[in-house]
Amino acid sequence: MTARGDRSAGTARAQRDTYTPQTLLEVAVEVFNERGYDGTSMEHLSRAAGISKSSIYHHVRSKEELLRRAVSHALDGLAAVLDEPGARQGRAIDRLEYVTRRTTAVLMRRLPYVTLLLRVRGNTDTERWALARRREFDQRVAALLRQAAAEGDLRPEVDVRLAARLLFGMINSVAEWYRPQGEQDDPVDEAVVEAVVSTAFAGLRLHR
Amino acid sequence: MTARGDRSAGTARAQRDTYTPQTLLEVAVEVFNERGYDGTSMEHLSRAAGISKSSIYHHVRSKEELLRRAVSHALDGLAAVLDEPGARQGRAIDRLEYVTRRTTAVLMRRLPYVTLLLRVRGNTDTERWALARRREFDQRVAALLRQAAAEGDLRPEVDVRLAARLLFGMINSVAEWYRPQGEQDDPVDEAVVEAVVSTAFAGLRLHR
DNA sequence: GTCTATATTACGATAGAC
DNA sequence: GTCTATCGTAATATAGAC
Repeated sequence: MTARGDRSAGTARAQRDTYTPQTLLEVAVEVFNERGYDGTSMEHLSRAAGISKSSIYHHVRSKEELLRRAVSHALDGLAAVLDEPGARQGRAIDRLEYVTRRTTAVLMRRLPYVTLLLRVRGNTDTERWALARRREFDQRVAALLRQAAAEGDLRPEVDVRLAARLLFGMINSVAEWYRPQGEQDDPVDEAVVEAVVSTAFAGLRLHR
Repeated sequence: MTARGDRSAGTARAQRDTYTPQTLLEVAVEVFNERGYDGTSMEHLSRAAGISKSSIYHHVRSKEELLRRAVSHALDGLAAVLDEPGARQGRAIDRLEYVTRRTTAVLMRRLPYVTLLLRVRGNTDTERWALARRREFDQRVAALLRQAAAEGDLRPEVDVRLAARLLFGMINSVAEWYRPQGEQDDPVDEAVVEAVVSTAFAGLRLHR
């Protein structure tokens, strides 16, 4: 019935009486994704969190800090995929498929954070830093695709640069519509992961 | 050397001394795409156009009118594709391929307008109206995909709902990176269109 | 058609009480 | 940890001269 109760009702996470930077971030990221970062005022955040504007500043130093924390969380999840054994061993085409599969899963597990990351434009230092880190990730995946071509596992007519962009486009577009079903422990829908992988690799992989 | 000259230099369209709503829109849409609509102030627009803030209001009634004109132009282009003969005759799978091809081409011809449309969030009436019109387009294409499945032209393992989303994701992602080459008459790159079509339909079409 | 000047409101952030 | 009150700035838009 209280404003705080209203917040908890929406997220089924009512144990906490007060906010931490982390729990406040969860609320903020949701609002950022609904309204866009620039379209969200501290007043919007305060209403969504059920506390006053000035109380938000007790937990974080600025609106931009919320953005930085959010995109960091997304980028850390994506970067970790490239350090997993499946991304480092075997033929490049198989590593690429592994990375596609795991990237899609990370996108689902950290959906609001990755969604926000994908919409960053570059207006502030924080946003430009996020874009640079994201480009780094993209380039490491593009390198995998180039190597797969060199190893002769790609269809010969595939333009590698173009294919990399379409692959990312397809994976990232999942953030536009994917919503986890019910209250599962793991929000990853394997059927969606399989659809992404099979759709993308039907056009890439050379079957010999 | 003047501010007006600076504008013209960027767009190779220097015949006009003053702005019309249309030419002002071209400038505005560019800035909207760089900074995001909410991240763009009338001050930003005035600097980009080389005229004062208040002069902008001589041509358009508000910032939101610029947005409405822009997304309208994008939506009109997309909607027209569905009325073309190639989208209305033949097997559904072929009509779907035609629509994919033509939608990608429209995206390239009206790139900044479609880019802006794809980023609209729904904060204002104008934005919600644009989202509704866009959903209408999406649903008509999704219906084509359903019909292609009913006609037995899709791979049996394809989830139609999912496939529609991945198809749109791939097409729309072209707006994220595509930049026309040089100063051609027609900014459509057929190689990119072919790559989109062949990548998407390799995972969709059943070859019998 | 463009300008300067300004009205009015909304924004991010801080001060200081409880 | 949260609040009310407020500061300073930047936002959209208008008034009226040229």
